[in-house]
Amino acid sequence: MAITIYDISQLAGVSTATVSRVLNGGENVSPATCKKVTDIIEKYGYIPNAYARGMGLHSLKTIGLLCADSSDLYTARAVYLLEQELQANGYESLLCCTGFNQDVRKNYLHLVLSKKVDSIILVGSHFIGTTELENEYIREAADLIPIMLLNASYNHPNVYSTLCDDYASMYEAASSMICSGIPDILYLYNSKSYSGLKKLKGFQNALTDNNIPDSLQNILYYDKSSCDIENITDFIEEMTTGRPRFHGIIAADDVLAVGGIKYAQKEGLRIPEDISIIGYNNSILTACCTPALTSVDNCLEALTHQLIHTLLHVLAGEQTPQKVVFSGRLIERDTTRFSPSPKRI
Amino acid sequence: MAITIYDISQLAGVSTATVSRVLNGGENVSPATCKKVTDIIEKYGYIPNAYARGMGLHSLKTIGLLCADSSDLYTARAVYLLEQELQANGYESLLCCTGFNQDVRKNYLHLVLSKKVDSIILVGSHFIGTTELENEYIREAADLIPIMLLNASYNHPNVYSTLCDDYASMYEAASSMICSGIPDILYLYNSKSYSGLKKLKGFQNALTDNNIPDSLQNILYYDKSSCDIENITDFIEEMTTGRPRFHGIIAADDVLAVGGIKYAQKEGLRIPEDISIIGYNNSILTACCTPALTSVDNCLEALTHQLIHTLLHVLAGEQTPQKVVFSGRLIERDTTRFSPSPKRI
DNA sequence: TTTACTTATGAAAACGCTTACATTAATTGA
DNA sequence: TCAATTAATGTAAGCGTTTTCATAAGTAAA
Repeated sequence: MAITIYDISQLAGVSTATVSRVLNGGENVSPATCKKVTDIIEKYGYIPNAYARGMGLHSLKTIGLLCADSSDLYTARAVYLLEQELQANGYESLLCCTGFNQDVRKNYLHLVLSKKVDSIILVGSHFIGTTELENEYIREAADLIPIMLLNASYNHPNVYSTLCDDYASMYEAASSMICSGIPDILYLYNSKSYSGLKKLKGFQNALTDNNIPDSLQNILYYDKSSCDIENITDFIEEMTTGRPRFHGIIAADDVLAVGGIKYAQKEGLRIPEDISIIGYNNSILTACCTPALTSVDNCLEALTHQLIHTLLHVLAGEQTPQKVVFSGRLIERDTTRFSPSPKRI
Repeated sequence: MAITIYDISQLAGVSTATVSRVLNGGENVSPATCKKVTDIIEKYGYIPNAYARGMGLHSLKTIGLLCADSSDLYTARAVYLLEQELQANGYESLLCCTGFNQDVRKNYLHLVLSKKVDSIILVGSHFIGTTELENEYIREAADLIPIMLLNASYNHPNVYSTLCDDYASMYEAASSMICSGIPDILYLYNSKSYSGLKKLKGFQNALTDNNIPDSLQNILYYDKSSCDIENITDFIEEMTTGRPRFHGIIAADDVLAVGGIKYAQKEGLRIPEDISIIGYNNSILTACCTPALTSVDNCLEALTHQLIHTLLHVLAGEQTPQKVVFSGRLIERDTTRFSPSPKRI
C-alpha cells in the first residue's frame, strides 16, 4: 500500500495536520518542523493522494478540455495553447476527446463534471448543436460551472464565448476572389458545426451580394471520415466531372484546400493562373504545399489568450463580457493573385 | 452545494449503499428499487463526485499520458490513437504536456502519480535521458506502477517499451539513397532524444558501411524552437552556403524534410533529378507537399495498438514481453527515384 | 412446518486528506 | 510577576463515496 500522510506524520513525530500544513505552503509551521517533515517526505518519496485532497479542497484548480479530435491540426494547436496558458496560471487541464458522436458527448461531459473541474472549455464548435434540445447538456453544465466556448457561441447564462467572426472572414475571402474576376468558385467544407455553417453562409452571401447567378454555385460537403489528401482529391474529381469548369476553390479548412491544390495539379491546371485557391485556418500546411497556400488566419493565439483571460476573470467572480469576437484576415500567398489588394470600398 | 449520494438516498427512501450499488451496475438490487433510484438520479441530474469515488476504489481505470508537445503532428496522432484505444478498453486518459524542460518533467510525473493512475504512458522518447541520473524519476515511478514507453526503450523492471527500430529504418533509408548513387547527403535532425540519436546513428553507420569519406558528412542540428517551415528553409540556406553541394537530404522528421523541399525549390533544384529528399514519420505532410515526400513509416497504429495490448496484460498481472520492436519501412513517393527497388543483397 | 439458503437492504467503517477549533508553549507589555 | 497576546501544534470532524458485515425478508427443500 502506498505511503500516506499518516505514515509521514508518525515518522516525523508530528500530527497529520502539521504535515498537511507543510504540504500546503508551510504557514504557521516552525522552520525546524518544516525542514524535518520535508526531509522525511523527500526521503520516502511521498506523493499525496490527489483524490483525498480533492475531497477536502473546494477547488482543485483543474479545467476540463473537451474536443472532438485532438489529432486535428487546428484542434491540436488550440489544445496546446490552452494547456500552456492554463499551466502558466496555476491550473491543470484534463483533456477528453469525444469523437464526433453526439451521444458520447454527454457522457464525457458528465465524466469531466464528476472530476470537480472549475470550468470546462469546449474546443471547437462541434459541441454546439443546431437545436435547443441538442444543447440541453450544455445548459445543465452551465448551471454548475462556467462553460467556455472556443470558436463557437451560445447565448446562455454562465456560458462565455471567444470566437473569430468566421462569417465575415469567409465573406471577405470570397469577395476578394470574386472581385479579382473569378465568379465560378467551388466551395469545399467538411463540417456542419456552428462555425462550419457560418463560413458557408459567408460564402453564399458574398456570391449573392455580388450578383453571382445560382447556376455558378458549386458547394461540396466532404464527410469528415478520412482527412487523407488523396481521398479529398478523388472526392473533388468524382463530384465535379461533368459539371462546368470552375476557376476558384475556397475551402473551409486548409487540408481541403491542399486536396484542391493536388486536384488542380492532377488536372494540369496552373495555380494561380488557371485556378485560385484559398484555405482556412492558416495552419502549417499553408507553408508545406507548393505553391504556398493563401489562407484565412483566425488568430488562434489571440483567441486562446483571450479565452483564458476571460476564464480567470469569471473564476475570480469579476464582471466579464460574455462574448468576445475577433476578426480573421486573409493571408495572401501563392495560390491566389488578388493584387492590388482586395477591393475595399 | 452539489447534490450528493446522501441526498439521492433520502429522496429515494433507501440507504446510500443501495444508491451506490445502483450506480455501480445495480447488482444485488431489486429491479423496482433500481428503477426508483435511477429515476431520482436522472431527475435531479446527480453526478457522483469522482474524488470521493477515488478514495474508495482501488483502481480508477485511468492512465496518465505524458508528452512533451501535443501539437506536434506525430505526438498529436499518437495521443489520439492511444486515447481511443484506452477508451475502447474502458480506461480514461489524463493528458499532460510537459514541454521540453527537463526540470518540469518531474513535477508533472508527480502530479500524474498523485492522481492514482494505473499506469503512465510516456509518449515519445524525450523522457528518456542519456544519463542514469536523468532517469531516476522514471525508476521511482516504476516502483509504484508500470511505466509504458512509446517509441523509446529503457531497461528497468516494470518499464515496458514498444518501439519502432529507428536505427534500422534510418540505416535502410540512407542506404537506399547511397545505393542509388547519392553519397553526398545532408542530414537534418531536431531532437537529441533516444530515438533522435538512434536515427542519427543509423544514418552515420550507413555512410561508414558504404565507405563514404568523412568529408562528405554534413549533419545539421536544428534546434526545435520553431517548426515554421520558413525558419527551417532559412536555417538550411544559412548553414550550407559555402559548403560543397549535396545531392540528397534525409530528415529525421517530415517537417524538416518539407523545409528541405522548399529550400531546394528556392535554389532552383529539380526534385528528384537534382536532389533527393527523404522524410521521417510518414505524416500527412508527405501528401501535402509537391512533389509528394518519400518518408519512413514507423507504423504508429501498430505501435499504439501493441502498447495498449501490453499494458492491459501487465495490469491483468499476466506475463508480458518487456520490449516489442517493430520495423519501419520506406514509403517511396516523388522526392526520390530509387527504382528499381533499393538494392538488397 | 421447519430448516437452509438466497436475495435485498441497511449500518457503519474505511479511504487520505483539510481545516476549524482547542490546547499548549513562548513572547510581550505593564 | 502576571495577564494578554501570539505562534506552533494537536485533535477530531468532516468531505462523498465504496464495501464489509449484519440483518431481514423471501424462497426452496425436507
